[in-house]
Amino acid sequence: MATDAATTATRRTPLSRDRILTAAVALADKEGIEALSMRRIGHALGVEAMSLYNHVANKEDILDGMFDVIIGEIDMVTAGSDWRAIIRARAMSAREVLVRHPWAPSVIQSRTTISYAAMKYFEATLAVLFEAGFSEEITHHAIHTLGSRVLGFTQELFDMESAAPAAEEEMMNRLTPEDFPNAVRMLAEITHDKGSVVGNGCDDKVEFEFGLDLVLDGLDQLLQNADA
Amino acid sequence: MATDAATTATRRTPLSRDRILTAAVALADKEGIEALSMRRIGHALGVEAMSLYNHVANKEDILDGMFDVIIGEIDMVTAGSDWRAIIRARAMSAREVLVRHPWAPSVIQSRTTISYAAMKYFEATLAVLFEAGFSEEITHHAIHTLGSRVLGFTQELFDMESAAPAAEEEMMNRLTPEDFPNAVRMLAEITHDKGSVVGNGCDDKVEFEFGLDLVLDGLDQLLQNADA
DNA sequence: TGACTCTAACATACGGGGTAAGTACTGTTC
DNA sequence: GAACAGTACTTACCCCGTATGTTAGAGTCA
Repeated sequence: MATDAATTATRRTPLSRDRILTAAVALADKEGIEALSMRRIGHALGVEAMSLYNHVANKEDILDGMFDVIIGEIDMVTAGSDWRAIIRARAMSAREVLVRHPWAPSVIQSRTTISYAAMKYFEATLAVLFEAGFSEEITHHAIHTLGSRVLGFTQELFDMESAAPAAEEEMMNRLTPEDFPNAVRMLAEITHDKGSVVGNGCDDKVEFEFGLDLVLDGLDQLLQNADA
Repeated sequence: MATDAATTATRRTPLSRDRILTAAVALADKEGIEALSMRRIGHALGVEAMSLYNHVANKEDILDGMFDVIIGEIDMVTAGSDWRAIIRARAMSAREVLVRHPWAPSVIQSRTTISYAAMKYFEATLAVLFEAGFSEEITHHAIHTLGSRVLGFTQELFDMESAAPAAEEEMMNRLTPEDFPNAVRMLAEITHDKGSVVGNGCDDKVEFEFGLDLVLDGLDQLLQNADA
């Protein structure tokens, strides 16, 4: 019967690799990567954990897929006259994606293979640099530096904001002028002229841009010298 | 009896927080961070897992302690006339430590608090920058950029070497000139003039220095401009 | 309609993880 | 010897990933 088919169809939305990855990303975003388990992904989809194995090989496969989802969210800007603007825009977009998905760096680092999507991203960045006239050698250095800049920016040794509120409070108490004169001096300046930013944190975007521009300036210099 | 006491003493070397941390670091170095479990640390010390809880609060506490061990291994160079040489030497030392302990970045990222040791490291770096004459604002930017440079360098989006040999083989097969002309062009250059390096990888140290010098050059420029 | 097959979900179970709670042993002090 | 404090061991709980086996429904063909 038509009604039977309809009810059956609505009752069980077919599972798929895509639905699983979407659910996994959403779960990691909301609850953190350590909360990501096969059982919980299944639960989010109204399904037992083992049912997932009909569409993905294992948990590693899910993590691989999540990486690809991330890559796909990066805006691969191509418009623009100069390489600097393009690379900068792409890096800023990549940063935004990583901000949206704070679990991404640790997942990326744990991958042992590079997916096709990631290789394409890599290729697209190389294309811009070669087009700009960089040598093979400098391009190679640049791709390493840019890659680690983008991936490393969230992972700062001295990131106060990522701490839990209670822990942050405790840290601030230990930050006495006797023990940490320079830290106190710096923090005083920051909290002073950044009234707009919530908390006493730093504006991540500004910090990222600062380092990125330092790198881009340096690369530009190398390009000029080579041309001369 | 004297003999009894002696045998007893040799039979059980007293456990301690330090011994646990040392064993944990050694285990993570040898078997990877994912192999680090309370049971395995205990096993390495000839002790049951639960015995560890007499000296550490929990596994998180062990990870915190491992971070401190890492920090302690960084050579905090102070000698030298200019800030650039000092900062550079410290960064290079930090890099070496992270190379020795590949699990460190992921552990660092997972910490929610900053230990006293880490804060002291932070403070010592700030001291050099302020001494050099950097403003509060630039010092702030610099510490972010340098921190993320050091921590981020291992985590490159395009790291071929970290892949398993089989996976690397598979990747190379997919790297056809049609699909990846620029990647092929770059890799040809690298494998060509780096005969000394094992495999077809890049010299990590050289790459790190390249990015680091780019950053240091940029900071130096800012310092010159401010003085003028 | 009934049998047969294919598929995708469910159910069970195993070994291993962190750790709470209870137990036993050892050395020290009176 | 008795009481005490440490420190290590034992047991047990719940969560993890996943190998293996079972079942329910859909599609096909006689």
